[in-house]
Parts: sequence; C-alpha cells; structure tokens
Amino acid sequence: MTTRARREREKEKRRQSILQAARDVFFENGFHRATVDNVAERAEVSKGTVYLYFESKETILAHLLLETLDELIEELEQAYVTAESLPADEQLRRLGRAYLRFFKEEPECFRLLMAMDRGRFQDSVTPEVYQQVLSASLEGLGWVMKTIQQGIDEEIFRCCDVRLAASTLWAMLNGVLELMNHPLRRAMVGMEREALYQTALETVIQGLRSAPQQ
Amino acid sequence: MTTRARREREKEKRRQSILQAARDVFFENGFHRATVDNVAERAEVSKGTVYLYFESKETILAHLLLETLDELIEELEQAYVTAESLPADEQLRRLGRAYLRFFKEEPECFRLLMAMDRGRFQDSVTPEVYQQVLSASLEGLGWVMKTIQQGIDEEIFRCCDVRLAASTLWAMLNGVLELMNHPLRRAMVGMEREALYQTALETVIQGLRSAPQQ
DNA sequence: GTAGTATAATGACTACAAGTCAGTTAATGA
DNA sequence: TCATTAACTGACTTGTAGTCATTATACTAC
Repeated sequence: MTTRARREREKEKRRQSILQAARDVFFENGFHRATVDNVAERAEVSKGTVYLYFESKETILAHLLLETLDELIEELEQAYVTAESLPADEQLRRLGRAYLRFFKEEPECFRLLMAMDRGRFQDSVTPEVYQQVLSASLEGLGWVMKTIQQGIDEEIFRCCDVRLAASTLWAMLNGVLELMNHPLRRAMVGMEREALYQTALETVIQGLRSAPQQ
Repeated sequence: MTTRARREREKEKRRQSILQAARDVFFENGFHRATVDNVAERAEVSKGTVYLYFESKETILAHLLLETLDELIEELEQAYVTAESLPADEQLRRLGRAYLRFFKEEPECFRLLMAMDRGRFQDSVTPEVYQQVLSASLEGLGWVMKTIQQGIDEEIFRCCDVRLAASTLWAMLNGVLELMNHPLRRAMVGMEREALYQTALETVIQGLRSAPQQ
C-alpha cells in the first residue's frame, strides 16, 4: 500500500530530473540544436525512458515553459500586491517592469515561449498541454486587467474595454521584448534594451490615459 | 557572346521558378511541413538542382521573404506619399494601417519573418542574406521615422528621439500582429483582429502625442 | 527463499528529411 | 564531329525524432 505512494514519488522524481536535464541542455545550446539523446544522457537514462515520461521533444519544452510561466505569474502577483495602494498608472508601470525584467533575465525562455506557436509545435503537443500554457498566460493577463479596471474606476485611464486594453499592453510589450531579444535587430534599432522598454511602457500608459476609444 | 546573356536569363528564370514553387509549397503547408523534395517536384527539377541555386531550405525562405519585404516597403511608401499633406498623426495612422493590412493578407509571411531569428535559421543563412532582410526592414522603418519627425516639427508629437519612437511603434505593431496571428491566442483574448489593431495603433499614437519623454 | 507478475528501463531499429557528389546529359564552338 | 564546359540528376550519407521487442528490477504471495 505504502509502496505505491513511494513509487509515485520516485516516478515524479525521475520526471523532474529529466525536466531539469532538458532545461540544462535546451538552454545551453538552444532547443533546436539540442537532441533528445543529449537530454537522456544528461539525465542518465536511455532515450526510451525519456519517451516514457514525455511524448515528444516539444512536450518536454511545453512542460518547462509551464514551470517558467508559473514563476512569472508569481512575480506579477507580487508586483500587483506590493503596488496595490498606488495609483493605477504606477501599478501598471510596476507590472510592466516586472514582466520585462523577468524575460530580460530569461531571454531564451521568452524566445521559446514565442516560438511555441510555430513550426512543429502545434502538431506535436496535445491540445491539453497547449491549453495549459495558454491559460497560464491568461492568468498573468488577469493581473493587468485588474489594474486597468482600477484605473478606469479611478478615472486615470480613459478606455472602455478592459480586456482590449490589457491585451494591447501585453501584445505591445511582447513586441518590444521580441525586438530586443534578437541581437541583430537590436543592433539595427541601435539602442539599449532599457531605453526601448522604458519608452514603450510609458507610451502605452500615456496612451491609455488619453485614448478616446471610439 | 549573345549566348552568354541568354544563358544568364535562363538561369534566372529557373531560379525564379524554383522560388515560385517554394512559395506555393511553403505557404500551402507551412515551412516546416514542406520538404525540399516537394519544392523540387513542384518546380519539376531534381533536388540537386534546387541546391544548385540555393544553399539551404532556409536560404530559399530568406529569398522569398526578401521579395515580400520589397512589396511591403512599396506599400508603405505609397501610404506615405498619398498622406504627405495630412497632419502627422493621421499619416502615422495610415502607415500603421498599411502595415497591419499587409500582414493580415499574408499572415504566413509574417510568421515566417518573425520566425527567422529562431531555430536553425541563424546557422543556415549567410550573414549577407540575413543583413539584406534586416536592411529591408530598416528601410520600412525609415518611412515611420520620417513621419514622426514631421509630427515633432508640427508639434503634434512630444517625443524627442525619432528612432526610439519609430522602433517603439514598430515593435508594438509586431506584437499585436503576432498575438492575433495565432488562432488559439486570438481566441484567448476573445476579440476580432481589427478591434485590437485599431486600439493598439490609436493607443500608441495618443501616447506619442502626450508622452513626456524623460 | 522463490516463483510469478507487474512495472520500469533499455537501445537497436525505423522513418524521414536535409544536404552531397560522382556520374550523366545537353549545349556550344572549334 | 568531337572536345569542353555548364547544367542537371538521384542514389547515397548523415543526423535525429520516435518505436518497440526484449531485458532488468521490484514487489507480492506462498
């Protein structure tokens, strides 16, 4: 009886160790260059075992990203609660900065997250896992929506659709992250990450303050 | 003597027919699902011939994207010249709409363009081709910069760094395009493309009008 | 302890696609 | 007509994701 529980634990432990190995290998050389054999070797198991725990290379990645998204959501929540008493525009500024900071520290993760909808990904990951990643994103969006609603109530923001406004902010921040994550494009615009992040965030916030939504 | 010229022409023609075949095949099933054998078959040549004209599958894609970027730049130029006498904010609105419209009609192209900095792409494309794609983007950015400069001169926009402002707008529009290009994410935010495009563009323009750049 | 059973792990194998290259074919010109 | 060059071919090599028949291990009942 107790054996079963222990086995469950051991299985989970192995699963985690494969995930950790995958994290190391994927982030060292990038997802595409990494092979499942590399992951297996790093985890000190055979390739077959990896496929016993995960149905495809892409699925492993999806689970890694799920973990990272959880961390991100926690950061956002933290940013939200510590700024709760401030005016909504300042709150939004903090949320935005937390978001940008997170991915500045994990650029590879941002790339992979953005890449998830491309290539072989959609074919190889079950809709279930896929849905999980999306609903995690949605949870993050929730904090932004809450803040914007507060801003509307305080009459700081002049927009009528909270979800629309939150999605806009989110999409735009992703855009600047994407641009600045790419060395050559960054060189092209010829400026520091921080400068663009700062400007983008300030521009959207100013836009929300004065947008006469039609 | 004249033979040589004809040969050149014929070579170029073959090159074009391979590119056209690739366009068909890549856009039908997506880049990843398409195989070089598919392209060769469609172009009615052998695989070896494809590799005689292009050094890799990724290079073919890069050349396709270069062509499409040229079309885009033309659209932007057109938008610029037809709106030249309007106030700068309206000009910018037209440019933005032209940009969004272009990729709304060619979503696969946008995906591929955005995907270019990921995965195997950087390894497989010569820095030369890569640079070409980037400088085409830069040319497009030029029209935006011109417009913003005009807006600063007209005292419609209150930002001090033209390039910074243009990059911000560009990055942000890419962000919304990326979000709305993806069926599941689009479902998640639960709204029509147009609504988000419209809001995003308006928000940035309003932001530029009032941004107190520090 | 041991036989029987279930569960976990293995790695040789298959499938598939990118990229290569030795050999073939076709065009040109002396 | 033959030599030379340029264009083309497709069988082959290579690399890697994913499979599955086989083996090893752990557990249970006697």
